[in-house]
Amino acid sequence: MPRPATVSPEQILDAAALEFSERGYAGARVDRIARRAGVNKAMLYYHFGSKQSLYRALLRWIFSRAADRLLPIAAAAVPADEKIARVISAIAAFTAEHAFFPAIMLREVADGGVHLDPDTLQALARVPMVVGGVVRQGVADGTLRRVHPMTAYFSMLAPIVFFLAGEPIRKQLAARRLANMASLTPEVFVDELQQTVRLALAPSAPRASAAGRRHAHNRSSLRRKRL
Amino acid sequence: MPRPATVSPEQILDAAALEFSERGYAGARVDRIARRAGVNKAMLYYHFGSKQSLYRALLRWIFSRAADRLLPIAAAAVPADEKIARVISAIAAFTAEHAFFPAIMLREVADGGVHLDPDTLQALARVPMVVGGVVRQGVADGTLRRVHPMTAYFSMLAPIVFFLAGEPIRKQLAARRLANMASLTPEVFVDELQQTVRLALAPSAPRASAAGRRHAHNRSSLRRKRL
DNA sequence: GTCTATACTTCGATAGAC
DNA sequence: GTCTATCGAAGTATAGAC
Repeated sequence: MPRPATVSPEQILDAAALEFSERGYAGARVDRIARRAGVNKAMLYYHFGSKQSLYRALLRWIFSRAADRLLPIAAAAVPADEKIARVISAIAAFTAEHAFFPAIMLREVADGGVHLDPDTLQALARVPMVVGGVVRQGVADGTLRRVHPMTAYFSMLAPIVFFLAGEPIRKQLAARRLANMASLTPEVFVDELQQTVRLALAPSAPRASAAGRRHAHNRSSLRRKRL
Repeated sequence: MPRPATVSPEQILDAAALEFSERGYAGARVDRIARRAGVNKAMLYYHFGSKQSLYRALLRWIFSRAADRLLPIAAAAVPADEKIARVISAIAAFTAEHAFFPAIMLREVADGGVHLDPDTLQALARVPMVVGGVVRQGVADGTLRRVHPMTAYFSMLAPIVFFLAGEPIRKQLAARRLANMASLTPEVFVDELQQTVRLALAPSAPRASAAGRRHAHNRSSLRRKRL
């Protein structure tokens, strides 16, 4: 019983990605998704049941793909700081292919996960899990300084996602001459962010040849309770 | 002709802040805002004219207050890296007083500014302006390494906003046992982020006594075209 | 300034023919 | 599997009495 190779479901997901990323869950219109997908609204309901199911299917799909993209980076035989640079590049590359990804992520955080069922939540959690694992390993083998893995996660992921999602508003600011960040292209930003994060997470002692020192001690005393 | 000192407009703004931050512009319901404010829906329209005007008034109000909070930090007579640590603290403190702020910010970035008129856009632009000024000054006097001011802006603001806005979803993740970040309280996070950003933006040469060195040169050669 | 009642529109979802 | 037509709920906004 081969899969009914008509043309709809993937096209619907693509259209839904655009619509949901541009307008959010509440602002998205089922009619518009159907029209953008070139299918009938009833067709959409036939395949996905409801607006909510469609949204969840989209989130599972996009976050699973994102996490899958990061897995080989986490598994590579390179130091943690190099993995982190690659994660940043990978998010940027992933966004170049799926431009709607950053806005979806911002919106889901802002929505507090109210539309998510357990399966979707789990798919969504894989991204911080993978990145956190990279950091934890780097901290353990002394390649990175001691930080909470989730601090490192937010320090690298939030800027790149925020920046990429912010392109439309930067254009508005430029059009109104309220700011001009045209020189800050995604390429430049990725490059600077990689260096920024590398410096931020480097062990505090000068610069060993990436070999294992046990702990990186902080200069500033009264921090660090536990991770 | 004294201002009609009835009780409504501020209460409406407060209620609107909650509703818009929780649901976004499209998801917010005028009826709910009115009910939360304890006023009639017609009263709301009497004071603000439309859902859109109310939303814009809210954004102008909250972003102006945020920028006003940062101004004295930018003007203080302390090194740029200390100002940056204070900016991070200030955003966290501001959010403690106005819990809806981070979600509003995320949503507005994701929405690409589609609901904004020029005045509101200008109010919104003041926050990156002030922070960018701090960084530019720090780069100029050698207190910070050479980065694009907006790279620094995103590196400090995106993580704190993202983290603070993400509290609801972290609770969901914890409830489903998909992650437990309970040890990462806002206090710990702010502390770690301050140190992270300080390291990320410190001049690359060892550590002068905060006095003026002209330029901080990067180790890595082929970066840095212009800022 | 404040409230009730309601006009007008849009949206998610389905019925039912093919 | 696909389409047209439409229902019923919910939403923004206003009219008009007080």
